[in-house]
Amino acid sequence: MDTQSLVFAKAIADETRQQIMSHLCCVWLSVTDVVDKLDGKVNQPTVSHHLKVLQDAGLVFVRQEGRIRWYTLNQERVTMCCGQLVSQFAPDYAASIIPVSAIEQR
Amino acid sequence: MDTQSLVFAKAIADETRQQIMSHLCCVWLSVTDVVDKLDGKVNQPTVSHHLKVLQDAGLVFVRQEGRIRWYTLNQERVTMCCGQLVSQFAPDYAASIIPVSAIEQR
DNA sequence: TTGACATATTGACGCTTATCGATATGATGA
DNA sequence: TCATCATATCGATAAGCGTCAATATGTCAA
Repeated sequence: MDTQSLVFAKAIADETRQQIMSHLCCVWLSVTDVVDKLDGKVNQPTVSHHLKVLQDAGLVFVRQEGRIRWYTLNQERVTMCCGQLVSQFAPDYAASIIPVSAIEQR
Repeated sequence: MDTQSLVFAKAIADETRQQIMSHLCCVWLSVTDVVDKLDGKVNQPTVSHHLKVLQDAGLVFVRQEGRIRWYTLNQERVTMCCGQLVSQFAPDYAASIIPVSAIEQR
């Protein structure tokens, strides 16, 4: 069976991780930044752990700069994984959400 | 925060549940049918448990007929939840996967 | 009504995982 | 080199969850 949809699902199946994803959407943040954004909900080792899970799932980009490690959300990956989920579990609807680009080529 | 995406993610974040979803895609099956399809992987109470999780997440339709309870996958719900995920976590891509119907109305 | 079938529920068990404190690793500036 | 900052890793703990055997509930046919 396809393990990709499972890895994706497990990665996003946690509230803290979804909050981290929200904060990493469209911006680059350091680990400390993320900890601050979560405002005391969890501490630094926990954030590092979640970032590793997200990284293993290919859901974040990482960029090292000096002693700071910058993270941002991989929106394309999210889109692809969701597209795969629809293909697998909503084939009757898959055709209706194909990319605009593919339509405008008609 | 939005709890909808979390319920959906948790519901699909299990291999057995994803297999059940695959088997329930486009067809109506009884609990016994699903147990048979899984071919000994898990037994009946476990299947009932998973079906309840899927039902609580709104991911299956249920239809009672005599002593048989028929289940099928709610593909529209899958599509909506995936759309919500993209809106939340891939806003830069959300515009490029809007429904064809919305495009053809231009 | 009774027995058989279909499904749900319960309680227990074990595994996974989220979390933390403590510590290690790594990089920078003085 | 040394102190400091940023992040990762480790070990322990607790909570969540998937699974099963046993049993309960519900439905139908005889």
